[in-house]
Amino acid sequence: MEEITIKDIAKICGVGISTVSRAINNHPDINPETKEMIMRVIQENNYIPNNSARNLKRQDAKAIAVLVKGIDNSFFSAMIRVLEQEIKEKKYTMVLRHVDFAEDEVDVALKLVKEKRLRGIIFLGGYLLHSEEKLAQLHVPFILCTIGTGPVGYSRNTYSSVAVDDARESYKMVDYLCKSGHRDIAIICACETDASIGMLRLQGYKKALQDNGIPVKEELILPMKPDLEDYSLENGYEVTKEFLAKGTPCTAIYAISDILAIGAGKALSDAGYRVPEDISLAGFDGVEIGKYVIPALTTIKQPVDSMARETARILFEIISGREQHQHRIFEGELTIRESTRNL
Amino acid sequence: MEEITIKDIAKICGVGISTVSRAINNHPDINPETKEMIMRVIQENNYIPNNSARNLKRQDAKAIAVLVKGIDNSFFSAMIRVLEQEIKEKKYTMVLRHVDFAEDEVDVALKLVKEKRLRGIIFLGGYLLHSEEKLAQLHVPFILCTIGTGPVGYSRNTYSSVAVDDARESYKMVDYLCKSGHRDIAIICACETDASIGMLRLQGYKKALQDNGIPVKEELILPMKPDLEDYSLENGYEVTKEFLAKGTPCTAIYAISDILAIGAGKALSDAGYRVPEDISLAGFDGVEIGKYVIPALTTIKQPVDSMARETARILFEIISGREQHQHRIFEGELTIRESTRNL
DNA sequence: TTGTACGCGTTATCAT
DNA sequence: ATGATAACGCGTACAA
Repeated sequence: MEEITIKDIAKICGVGISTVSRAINNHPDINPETKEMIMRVIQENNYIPNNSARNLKRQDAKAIAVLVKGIDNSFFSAMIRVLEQEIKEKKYTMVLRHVDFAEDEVDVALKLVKEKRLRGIIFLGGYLLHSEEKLAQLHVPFILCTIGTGPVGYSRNTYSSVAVDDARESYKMVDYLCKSGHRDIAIICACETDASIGMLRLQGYKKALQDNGIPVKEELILPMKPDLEDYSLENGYEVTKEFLAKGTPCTAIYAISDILAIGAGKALSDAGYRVPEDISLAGFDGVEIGKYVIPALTTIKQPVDSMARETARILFEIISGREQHQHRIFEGELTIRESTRNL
Repeated sequence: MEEITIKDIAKICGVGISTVSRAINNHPDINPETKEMIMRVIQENNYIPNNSARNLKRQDAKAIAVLVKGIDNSFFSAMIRVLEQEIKEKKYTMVLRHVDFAEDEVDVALKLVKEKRLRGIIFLGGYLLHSEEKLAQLHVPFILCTIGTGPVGYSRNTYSSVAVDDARESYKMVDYLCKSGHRDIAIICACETDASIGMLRLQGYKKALQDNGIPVKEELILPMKPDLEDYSLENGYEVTKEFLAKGTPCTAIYAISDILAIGAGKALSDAGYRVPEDISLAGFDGVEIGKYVIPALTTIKQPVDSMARETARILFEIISGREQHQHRIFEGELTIRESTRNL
């Protein structure tokens, strides 16, 4: 079965190809009647323009790509929704693309820039530790949203970013726990090789302890298990279970993501600990489900809506040439719910 | 900044375009040395083939599209992972595409078929109530995975499907609750206009009650609030809160999705009810987090792994022409955890 | 207002 | 083994 093309439509309508093209693309120079007729024929014949051909030919696709690292990163759903809305409002198309944990997001972006005619890229999550050279091949403005670039630090005027200050927010949480009287605070964090938000949040933890005159104890630093999926419920559960088995004294557990914290909470419950009576529990991110678990999870809430909106705004400003690359830090909100208590 | 093309590479290498193409696409008829040289030049110049041009020209893209309805449908993450693996194994490319709640998945599929050269389509979730005519335009085999086609019933040899028997599984759960001594079982379900899995699960509920000699009470049928997002935590919470305020007697609440159930659990807790001592709580789907909430959620576990594997298998069998379209029903597993009890 | 013809970057066909 | 060249389906400059 042959696919129907713009040629066929032109033939059926008895007009030239370009007239059909004009009808499709809302060009001004076309007789309204002709246009209507053409559109009707298109409907009747279920003609759909071939996107590959369009992208190939077009200069100006008005498309923004959003690359999300990790398929089940529920933290980003709200963000994507907002981005989509903002992008649509500007009459742009959003190309949403998941990047597998194993894939290289910059490679994916590189391909996508060629394939579609992207005007901008939004990277959501992940780490993005890449050579500047590679990034420079991205001849399109891009912005990192909620991404730890780690200690690399590219020339800060080659890209924009929007994020919370992970170290500072983490500090907030740990400081709050300290001020609540906790001294033995375990942290479920990324493994040592992690050079991203995981590391930053760990730094905040250490600094807060020090500032509160509490020595950092290695036995309270619990890296995720590398054989399990990062930031997963299971990982939080297993790490905590193993930790509890050791009997190390501790009155609070702080996990660097809400999902880890929920996993940890289950391990606590299974081991007979009550939260927060026996052990306080805190997370990070402010995902929706944190409000619904029992007890409701104390966390650092990232202002996802504002962050998404600002991400879109900055990107469009840069595309329009009105603004330079910039780096926006948002303030997280220490959200105290039921899973932590004063000692 | 001009993008580098296959022509440039050919020029640099001093060979013809077709030779470069051969090198890229692993064609047999090429001198290994030439190939190696070309590949090196490609590397050095960071050349990336334009996918749009490829798709336009190519006959044979060996691509399978997976269309997921709903951005935050966490139920599918595991499934997608398996699908990706299976598809890769067959040397095919997986094109993952999220379909917004507002979008029409068949329209998206239609476009995608034109754009890429798809060999097959997997629809994940959603409802898919479409005219056969429209579906017929999809000149590519497709398979519905975990989709309620509702009462429409297309000619069953135009597509394949993989799912659990939603009515039967729902029956299982409610029957279990009845046998546990519950007589006043509330159900959080889809609104009446829903013609999909929501309706099927409601049917199973009613039938189970009847078979157990329990009259169906309208006041125990709690449809999701249409102004809130379907199947969301918030929806489960609000529906339950409103229901509890009425004081209708009830010893068990069964929500047709785990996420709804978790929302309901919070409303119960907030209203001072203990689960399962005061009210039992059950869900449906078997998502991972159900194991980690407290108390762990009794549910119907869908065998996502097997279902995904079978979906891929069937699709490839059809593509290869070895098998006809077929409809596979999987058995769900009644998974009794801590949120339900014997009266 | 409309139609013709060219080119986008690639793969496939057919020579060589 | 390699190179020239014709498509693929569409948008657009240019001519009418």
